[in-house]
Amino acid sequence: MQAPDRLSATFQALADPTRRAILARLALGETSVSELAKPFEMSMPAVSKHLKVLEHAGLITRSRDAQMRPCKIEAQALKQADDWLEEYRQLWEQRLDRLEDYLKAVQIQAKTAQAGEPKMSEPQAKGKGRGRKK
Amino acid sequence: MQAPDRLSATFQALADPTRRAILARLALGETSVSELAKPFEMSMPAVSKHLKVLEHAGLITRSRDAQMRPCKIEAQALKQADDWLEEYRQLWEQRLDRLEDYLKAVQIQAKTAQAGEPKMSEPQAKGKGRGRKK
DNA sequence: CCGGTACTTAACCAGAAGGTTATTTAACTG
DNA sequence: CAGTTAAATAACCTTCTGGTTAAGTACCGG
Repeated sequence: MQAPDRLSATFQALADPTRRAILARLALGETSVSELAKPFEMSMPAVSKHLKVLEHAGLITRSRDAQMRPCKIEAQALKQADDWLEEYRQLWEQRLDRLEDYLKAVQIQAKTAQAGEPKMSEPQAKGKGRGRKK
Repeated sequence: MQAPDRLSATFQALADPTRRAILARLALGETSVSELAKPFEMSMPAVSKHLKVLEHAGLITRSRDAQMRPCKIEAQALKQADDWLEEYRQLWEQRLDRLEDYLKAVQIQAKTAQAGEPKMSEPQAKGKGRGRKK
């Protein structure tokens, strides 16, 4: 039930719809386990296990209030996942940018060069995708 | 070997260090399977399986070049993961912002009010963490 | 068309994940 | 102290993962 490293543990935790739903609920505020369990057709122990996974990944913390064990989201834990993605951001934005450029160019051509076929290159953004960020 | 939804499949794929390393390599450019396998103490079939997971999540595509099967990263697939995280971004930035404010305030106090204890509130950012983005 | 190169697929295995029910634990309530 | 509520733990089951080795497939080069 445990992953080798933190980042893996985080992504692992996020790889389950139930756990993402739990986080979505917790984004609205701290709440009890039974409250969290309500939306799911699932036994309490199952939810309890999901919470353990989330806790292990540092995505939630638990305190105590009478016999309740309120859960709180720890969103900072998501930051490292975000940081990892950050490295690839321009890789996916690149293509969109080129698509944008292409669409703009097509619009311009449609207005200006009304005679003659457009000689635009495809919006594929091919070319061996070299060059990362950092 | 398949997840219920795309987002789960993506996070699942990212939850393995080997697969993240493969993506990191592919960010530098398209390459063959055996090239990808080299850094790992792992048989080819094992790498092949990892590639299948990545492909299933839409994170890579494969073409053919003679007997080689070059892999290409499809970074757009990461965008949905990023979009999901986006919802929580301000939840983790919030705290950092408050910490920043606190640190700034402390600096100002250190310069101006040289007599008298600082009456700043703690940088905890408590208060039942209500209020999401969208 | 034979042999090598670059893989993929098949069959298998140990261990983790995700669920269940039954049993404990912990804290309040009368 | 007995009972109730909230949750965790234990024991168990099934399916998925991540690895293995061995056998197949696809393409090239002579």
